[in-house]
Formats: sequence, structure tokens, C-alpha cells
Amino acid sequence: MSAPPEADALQEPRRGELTAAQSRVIAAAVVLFSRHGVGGTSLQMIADEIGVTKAAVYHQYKTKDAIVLAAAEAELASLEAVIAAAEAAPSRTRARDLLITGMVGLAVEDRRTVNTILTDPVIGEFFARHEHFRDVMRRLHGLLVGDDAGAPARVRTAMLIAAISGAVMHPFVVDLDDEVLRAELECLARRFLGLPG
Amino acid sequence: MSAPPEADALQEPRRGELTAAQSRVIAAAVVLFSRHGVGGTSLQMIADEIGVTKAAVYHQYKTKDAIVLAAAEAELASLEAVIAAAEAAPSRTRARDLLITGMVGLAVEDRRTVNTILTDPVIGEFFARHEHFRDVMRRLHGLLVGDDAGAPARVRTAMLIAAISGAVMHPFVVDLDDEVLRAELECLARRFLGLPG
DNA sequence: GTCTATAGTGCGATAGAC
DNA sequence: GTCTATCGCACTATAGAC
Repeated sequence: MSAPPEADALQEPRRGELTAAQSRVIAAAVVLFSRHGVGGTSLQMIADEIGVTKAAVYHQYKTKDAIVLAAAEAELASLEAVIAAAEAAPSRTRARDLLITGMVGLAVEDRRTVNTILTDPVIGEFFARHEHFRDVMRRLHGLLVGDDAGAPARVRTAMLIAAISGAVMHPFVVDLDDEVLRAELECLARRFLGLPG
Repeated sequence: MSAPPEADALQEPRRGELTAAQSRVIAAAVVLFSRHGVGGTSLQMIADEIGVTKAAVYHQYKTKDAIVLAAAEAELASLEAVIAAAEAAPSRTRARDLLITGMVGLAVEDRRTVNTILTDPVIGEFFARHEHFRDVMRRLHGLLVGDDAGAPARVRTAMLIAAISGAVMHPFVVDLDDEVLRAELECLARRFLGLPG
């Protein structure tokens, strides 16, 4: 595919460039995965969602697994961007601040998709097998609690990640405005970490 | 699958009245759902897991949806028992204490099954349709924050539920001993609620 | 890049014997 | 309660025209 060289410096996840057709496939897949689970989503559903045939989808990705992998990495890329921004912060306090704000922002923005996809067993297997995911998690943990690899620190990080990504899709908050939810989540997340906020 | 939604509202299975054969089906289903997702689990897999044929499984439950529903309510029943015990406590403080201990205990005990099943999109649809689930969540919320239905209280409850159920299956804590994980989770959950302990 | 057409497989579900 | 056997269908994946 041919793209204008200037205009698209913004959406490159650095890990494999997606063509426009591929982006359409992944966008549809993410929505459907979150609605029906990975196992409950067929290539026919993805094809229908973007208005093409199955064969056209197969031309972009040779197998369903390849689509699942690309969708998982697309989701991960958003988180990685937030982490990279936080790592570039001048101070540790500022870094944690950026991280909380960024993570809450991502979760609120996507709501239903983020956690459902992150907790899907099929995606979980991909993440467990791929070093890139573990690396991102390690960097996130480092920003939150430093080099401490003890049990309390690890449980703390796990709880914060689960709390933010899981809370946004809970029935209790479905009717809340994005801005209200974002503010409350940030406040409670900071308090959980013992930060001012 | 994906039957007309209106049809199954009347035929709620009575909890706690499972035959031995039905219990075997549900136990196998819960394990497989958490490992492959609901959509990725076939009746053949369930039949193989308990060593019978598909037809024998169909004799216990007429459709796959009926199995999914029974499995979801079996998971919910554990939580309901914890809530009932907490509601019977003499004081509100004691009730919250029992609730935290019970919820953490359930989550640690099951680890992989609890959260994966709770966040599966197919199970989520069942929960959204059935009043019983909403009732359990309402009682849980009441125990945690009383009658307060404001945004901060709801976000707080949602975060705590997500934090406990989600943290136990995070990669960071997979290697932790059950007792260590339980102690850390209880401590952090209490602190999140501003309780002593 | 998308199409039609088709392969081979496994699915949910049913009938009827034991 | 479990079995064998089967139906009709949807699935993943491929081949080849445009």
C-alpha cells in the first residue's frame, strides 16, 4: 500500500507496519473479540464487519492466530506508548503520575475492549509466550515500585493493573460519564499507591 | 449458539440441586471455560474431559447455553455464600472484614477460573440479563459502602472487585504461594477501603 | 485487494438402542 | 445414564479469476 510519507508519523507502533486493509481487519477484530471472545469470533464475522469476504481477510493474515496476535500487540502498543512517555519523565514522581494518568485514560477510552481482550484465555497464552509482553510488564512494574521484586510489591502492581482495567467495564460504572469515571479512577489509583492526588 | 434472549428467562435452574452427573459436567465446563474461553470450548471437549460422549452430556443439559448458565451460577453461588455470611455479622465493621477475607479466599482458591470466567463476554451477557446477578452485586456494594450510590462509591466498589479477582491471575503473582498471596491481597484490599489491618 | 467457489473438518444437536 | 450414528451447518483455509 502507498501512504503519504509526511502525514502518518503518528500511528506507528514500531513493531510492524500495518497497511490500511490490515488496520481495518484488526480494528474489527478487536471490537468483535471484546464482544464475543476470541473463540466466539469467526473470520466470517470479521469479514462481515468490514464489508468484505473471508478470502479478502485471509489475504491480509494467513491464519486466525495471526489476527489474534496482531490484535493483542495493537492493544499492547497503546500501553507501551504510555510507558515510554512516563520513562522519559524528569523525576520518578512525575513518571508515576504520567503512568497513572495514561493508564486510566487508555482504560476509560476503550472501556469494554481493554479488559475483555486482556483477560481472554487465548490472548493470555500469546502474552505468556511472547517476550515483548513480559518486557512491557517489567517496565511498568519498575515505574510503579522500582526494583523491588518482593511479593508485596508484585501483588501491589498486579492489583493496580487489574483494578484500573477491570473497573471500567464493571456494571456499576457503565452509566458514568467518561470524565467522571476518569477522575475517580485517577484519584483512587493514586491513593492506592500512597501518592498525593 | 446465541439463542433468542427472551426464551431462557423463565427457566432458571435451581441452585444446589445438581445431580452427580450434572456436577461433573459443570466442573469440567468451568475448567475448560477458564482455559479456552466459553466460545473456544466445545461440547466434545467437555465430554472428553469427563470421559463420556457428547450425547451423554446432552442428556444432562439440552443446550450449550444451559451449561454456560449453570456454570456461571455455580461460580456466583460461591460469592453469594460469602456475602450471606457477611450480612449475618453483628456489626458493619465485622461484615466488611468477613467480606474481604471471603472474597480474597475465593479468588486465591480458584485463581485462573474466577476472573477468566467472570470477564468472559458470553458469561457477561448472561449476567446482564439475569436479575439474580444484579441482586448479588447490589448486596456486595451495600456491605462495602452502604446505601451510597454516588459515582465515587460505585467506582470504589468496582475497583476493589476487579483488583481482587483480577490480581490473582496476573503473571506477576503466578509463582506466589497461596498463603502469601492471600495475606498480601487482604492487607492491600483493607488499606484500599481505609480499614485497619 | 477483492472476489467466487470449494476443500475438509468439527460444531451443536437429535434419534433410538441398551 | 450412556452409547452409536447421523444430520445440517458453520468453520478455517486454499485456489484461481478479475
